[in-house]
Amino acid sequence: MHSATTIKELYRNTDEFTDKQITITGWIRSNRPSKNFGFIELNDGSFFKNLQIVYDSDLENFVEVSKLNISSALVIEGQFVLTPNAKQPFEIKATKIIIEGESSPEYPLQKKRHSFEFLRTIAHLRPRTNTFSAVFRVRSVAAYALHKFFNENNFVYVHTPIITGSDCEGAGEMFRVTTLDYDNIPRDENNKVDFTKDFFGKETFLTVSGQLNVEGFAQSLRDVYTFGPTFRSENSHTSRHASEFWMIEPEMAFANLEDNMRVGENMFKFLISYVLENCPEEMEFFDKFIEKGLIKKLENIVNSDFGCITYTEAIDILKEADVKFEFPVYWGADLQSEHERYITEKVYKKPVFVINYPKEIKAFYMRLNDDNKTVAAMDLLVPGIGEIIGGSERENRLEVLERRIEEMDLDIEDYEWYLDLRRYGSTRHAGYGLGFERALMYLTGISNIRDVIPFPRTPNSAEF
RNA sequence: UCCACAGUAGCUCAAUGGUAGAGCAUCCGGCUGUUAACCGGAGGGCUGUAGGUUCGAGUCCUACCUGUGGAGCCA
Repeated sequence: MHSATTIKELYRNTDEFTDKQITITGWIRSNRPSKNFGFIELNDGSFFKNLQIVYDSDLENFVEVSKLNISSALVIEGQFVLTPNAKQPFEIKATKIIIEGESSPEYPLQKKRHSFEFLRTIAHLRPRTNTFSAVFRVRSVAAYALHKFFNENNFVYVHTPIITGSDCEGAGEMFRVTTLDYDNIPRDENNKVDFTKDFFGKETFLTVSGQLNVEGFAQSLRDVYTFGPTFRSENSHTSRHASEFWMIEPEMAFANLEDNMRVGENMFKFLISYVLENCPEEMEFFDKFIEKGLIKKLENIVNSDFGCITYTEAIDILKEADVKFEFPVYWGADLQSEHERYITEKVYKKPVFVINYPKEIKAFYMRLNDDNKTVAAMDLLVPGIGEIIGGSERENRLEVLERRIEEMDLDIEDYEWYLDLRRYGSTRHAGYGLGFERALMYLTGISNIRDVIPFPRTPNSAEF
């Protein structure tokens, strides 16, 4: 990809390069000049850590180099030498420094800690900081880890549509997709907007979930998953909601709720192990500066079993809890954030599945249990974040599903294709959705979802 | 949408109702091994916006704007 040596290679295969003449490319993170020599901290994007460059007045452009601002781009030739008695393990004694691109004194990032809030206002520059370069490398590695997990377990990756004609996916407010001219909206005889004149000839939206689509593929390819962007237009103002986020949704034929939980737990543990193993420098940084004890926390997760309780048991625990909750606890009530937090943070202190919720508070497609009161749903709650996985065994009995659609006051005509899946050799099947950013928050200790997405979209904010 | 908190120099923050300040950054100078280098000097402000109270408002009051945290919704 490049002819230059990368800093990652220097750190990983140090011996190979000792005392060799090499070429390095990268950006200045810090420049400390004095009269006849100076030091540059260089980062080349290949690795979390920097490389120290020593330069002196033998360079023909010494004066220019000593005045370079942070973030200037350089090509450096020099000798790679070990420095066992210094703070850094090795450095480059520069013999030639070519200035590829100058920066300027107005460069807004300083050699000090900035608030995440300020960095969000310069989202195009924040990947140049330690924290965000680490976050986004981990994001990439985590995405790969998830693909690897599913691939190794013979799941087929399905690309479900981003634009959907179904306004009843049932998982929240949707963004409209249209090419209608707002200044001249076509109307029908009842003065309603005439969507037959719109691009697709009907109302269309951005997807809130690929689940219903991917269920169709599970009945052919058996174990499948989606991994793509998801859009919700709720006016949410919290540290764990974004209008555009990524979601992983596995769906498995011939699987029940038990299988579903097992896959969810294995996937989550694999993800953690893979990131710990492949991003040690980044994780060490997070452990030191973002969340003390992070690595220990994650290692504990990998080495222990997730908790599992039924909704009914959870209600009993909450009723007996010696804590004043703002919202009342009774069977049939949805679990509030404070309740979920109590269970996962105070009682279990680790991830815990809550299963078998009352059917009234869950989606129509979840399989009705034999008690006729609860559905085979599962939420995985984790400390600090709350719900990170939501899933269920799906209702695969045609009559029951039809009845549930009616009970929930949904229009059965919208679901004919979905009902077809139950008409032609339907199997028991189950799946879930993992919020990718929420998983990243848990992995990195970053407490705001806006800081694990490259260019976050939230209500009133779609900059860059 | 509701509740709470906050907006002062490029950044992070001070300032009892009484002359708006520091550290970092920037610029200039010094420095032969620095490590968020160090030392000396300089420039930098309509205190979020609009009203009001007061002899006097960064500070008190009202409204609005923006941001952050929390709730709801969920991943």
